[in-house]
Amino acid sequence: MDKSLGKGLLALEILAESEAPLGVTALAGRMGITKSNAHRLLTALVATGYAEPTQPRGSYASSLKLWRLGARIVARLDVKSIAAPHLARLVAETQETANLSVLDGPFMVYIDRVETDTYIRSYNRIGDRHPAHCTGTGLALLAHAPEETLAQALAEMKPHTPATITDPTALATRLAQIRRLGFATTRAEFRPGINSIAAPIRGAHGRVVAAIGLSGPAERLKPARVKTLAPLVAATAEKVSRLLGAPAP
Amino acid sequence: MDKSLGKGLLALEILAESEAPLGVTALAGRMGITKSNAHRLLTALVATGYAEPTQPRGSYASSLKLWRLGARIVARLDVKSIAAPHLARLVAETQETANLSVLDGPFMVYIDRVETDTYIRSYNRIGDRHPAHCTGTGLALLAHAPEETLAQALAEMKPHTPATITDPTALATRLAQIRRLGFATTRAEFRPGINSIAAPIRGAHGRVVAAIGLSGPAERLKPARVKTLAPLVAATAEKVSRLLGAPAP
DNA sequence: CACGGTTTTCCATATTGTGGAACGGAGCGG
DNA sequence: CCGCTCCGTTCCACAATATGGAAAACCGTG
Repeated sequence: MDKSLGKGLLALEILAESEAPLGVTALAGRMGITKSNAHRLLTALVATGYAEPTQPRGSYASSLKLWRLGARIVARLDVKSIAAPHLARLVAETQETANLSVLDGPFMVYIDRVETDTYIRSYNRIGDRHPAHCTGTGLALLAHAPEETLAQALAEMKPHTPATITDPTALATRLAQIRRLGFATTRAEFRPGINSIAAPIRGAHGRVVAAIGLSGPAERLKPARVKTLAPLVAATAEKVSRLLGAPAP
Repeated sequence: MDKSLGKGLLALEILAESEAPLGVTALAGRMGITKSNAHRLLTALVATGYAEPTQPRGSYASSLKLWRLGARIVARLDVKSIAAPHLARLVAETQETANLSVLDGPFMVYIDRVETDTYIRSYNRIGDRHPAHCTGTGLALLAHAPEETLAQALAEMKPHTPATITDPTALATRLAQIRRLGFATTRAEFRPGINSIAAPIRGAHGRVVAAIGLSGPAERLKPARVKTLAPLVAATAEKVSRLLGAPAP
C-alpha cells in the first residue's frame, strides 16, 4: 500500500537526520533503491517544499518546512509554553538542567529543556527520545500511564547502565512508590554519573500529560540535596498543573 | 510525478495543522479526494509512524514523529542553543518579549522565543512564518541577505498595517540605514500597536545567520526607550555572534 | 430495530511509479 | 588536451501500484 509515500517519507527522514546535504547516489545507496527512483523522490520533495537543492546544485537538504509543521503539533500541547517560565525559574534556583517531557508510547520525548550555562553541554537534545523506564521524567510519566502503555514499556526494558531497573515487579513497586511520594528520582540508571528528580504534570482533566525534571552530575546531586530539591520539583509541577486547569490533588 | 507522495505529505500537513483529530471523510473533503483514497493514505501514515489512530478509533491525529524529525533539523542550526541564555537575559533586563528568527526565503521564521510573564500571551508562536519586510528581525536579516532573496522579498511586499513599507526604493534605503546602524526598528508595521528592535547575528564565516529581536506594545516601547534599548539588543546580537565564532565587526 | 452517519474492504482498471540504459557535466590524471 | 570515472539528470516501455466506485461492516441514536 502506497509504496512511494513510504519511500518518500523515508527519504525525508534520512535527509533530516543527515548532518550534511545528500546527493542522489548517496540517498539511493542508503535506501537501497535505484538512482532514478531517488532522484524522482527528491524532485517531488523539492516541489512540495520539504527539501531544497543546495548551491552549487547536485545535493539536497531538508528545509524548515518539516520543523514548522512539527512546531504546530507541539504548540497544541500548550504545556510547553505554560511550563517554560517555571522551567527557567527552576534552573535559576538550582543551577541544574531542567527538562520537560511527554510520553510517546513506552518512550519519553524531551519537548523543552533549559540548561545551566555553567555546565558542560549535555548530550540530550530537544526531540530526543529515550526509554521511559530508566529516566526520571519517564518514570514519573509511567507511574500514571494507562495499563497498555505500561505493558509496552515492560517489553522495552533493556539495561542502559548497571543501575537500570530490569525486573518487572521491581518496576511495579517503584512506580507505586512514585505515585505515593509524588515524584521520581533516579541514580545513574540511564547515563552513568547522572542523577535526576522528576514530577508529573496533570492537565485539565486531572490526567498526567507531561513531566518536569531536573538532572545533573552525581557529585552535585547527592542524596541529601536530592531530598531537599524534590519538594521544589514537585511543587513546580503542581504549580504548572494548576495553570493547566488541573483539579487540586 | 509521485502523485501519492504529494498527497500523503499534504494529508500530513492538514493533520498537523488541524486542532482536533480528523476522520477519513473530513480529510477527504479538505483534500478533494475520495474517501477510499484518504483512508489508504492514512493507513500508510500510520504504518510509517507519522499518524496515530485515536481511541475510540475512527479518527486520526499526527504523532510526535514529525516534530522529532524537525527538531533534528533545527538542532543543526545551533544558533538556537547558544543564543537561548542571552534571549533570557534580554527578557529579564527589559521585561519585553524576545525572539530569535532565521530567514526562510523571503520570510522570517521564529525559531525561539522568550515571553515576559507579565504580558498578555502573544499571537506569534515558535515556527510561525511572516514576511521579512515588515518585521524587525525580518528587516535585520533582509539587510544582509543575498541579492536573490531580496528580489523574492520585493515580490512579497504586501501591506499588513497602514505603516507597512511597500515602496521598493524606500525599502532599499531603509536596509542601507539598518546596515549602517547595526540594528533595525519597526513601528506598527506588522501588527498594529506593536513596535520592535532587532539586530543580526553573524555566524563563523561572518555571514548573517539569524536575528535577535525585542518586541512589545507601543505604550511601553516609545521612541525614547527604543533609543536606549537598541544598543542593548545590538550588543546581545554581537555577543552571540562572537560565541558562534564570528570575526570582529 | 432500523436508520443515517461513519470507517473499512474489495476489485477491475489504467494511471503512475519503476529501473535500466543512455545522456551531459564536472573533476582528475595521464 | 584527451580520456577516464563518477556524479546528477533525462527518457522510455513495462508492470506494479494507486485509484474510485460500490458494497460491506460498524457505531451511535432516535
